[in-house]
Amino acid sequence: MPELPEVETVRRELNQMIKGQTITAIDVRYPKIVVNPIAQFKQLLIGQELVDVGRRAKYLLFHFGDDLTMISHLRMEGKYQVRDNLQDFDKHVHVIFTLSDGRYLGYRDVRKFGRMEVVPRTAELTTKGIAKLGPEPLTPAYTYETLADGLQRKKKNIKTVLLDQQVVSGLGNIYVDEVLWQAQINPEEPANNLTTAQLTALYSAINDTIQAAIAAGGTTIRSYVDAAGNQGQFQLQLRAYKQDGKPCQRCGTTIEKIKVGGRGTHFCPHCQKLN
DNA sequence: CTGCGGGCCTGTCAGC
DNA sequence: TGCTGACAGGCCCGCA
Repeated sequence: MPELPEVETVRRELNQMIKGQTITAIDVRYPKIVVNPIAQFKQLLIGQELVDVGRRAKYLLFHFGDDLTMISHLRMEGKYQVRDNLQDFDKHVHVIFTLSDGRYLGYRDVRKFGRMEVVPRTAELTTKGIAKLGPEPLTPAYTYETLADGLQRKKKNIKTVLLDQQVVSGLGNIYVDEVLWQAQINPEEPANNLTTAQLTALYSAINDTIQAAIAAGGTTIRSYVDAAGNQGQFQLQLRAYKQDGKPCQRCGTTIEKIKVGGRGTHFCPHCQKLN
């Protein structure tokens, strides 16, 4: 499911719903979701108060009182649910936290790709996966120079580089297709072959698209809902992703779907030509 | 170091 | 209808 705008939406919902709660029990029904040994995971978190939920790119950072962070990555399908009764969780809910007010926080993940791990808060940004993340859109670290310099050093196609999280973080398959359409760049263009005009357009397109998607509460294609069960609305504004067979909203040419780097890729063959 | 393919899992959908 | 294979908002690992 989730790219930066969806994870940010979940983060805001969790803060509204469960910030300030203390974990009183944990039921791990599918142990591989949890990176720590299960006994350690429980021992560290039970009794801890959730101070706030932060985020780095697509990672949720649950900050607990005793300088602990639970890093949670939703991968393809992970989602959090807050419920009053245990019976409200189905077979795809793999970790359940009992909260001090009697509610439950469940982690549901049909494909079981997601992972959660407790680390000292001082280590949260140097943990594997997070340590190598590039700057993310809408932050001071994300500048035109970091984007242009980063892309200059990559020979791979632009789509693969934008999905890689090292030059810029937070984009996934949906938003990469969207920003490349917006900036009129062919997804197979070598990253170090973009013109200055394309770099300028891409830099802005990334910020603008992520901002609009957050404002819309993310994109719901198949299954994404936020922690309150709400669907996103950005799918109504998509102009490339899943638009194959439809006319390009800029030029009317039929949007095509191809494979780039093994990922389904949607683009307009007329306004996104190779340089 | 980079690039590529496979793995992790389950569900859905198109095509035969 | 039933089966089979491809595909799905992501990331990691091992190998060449």
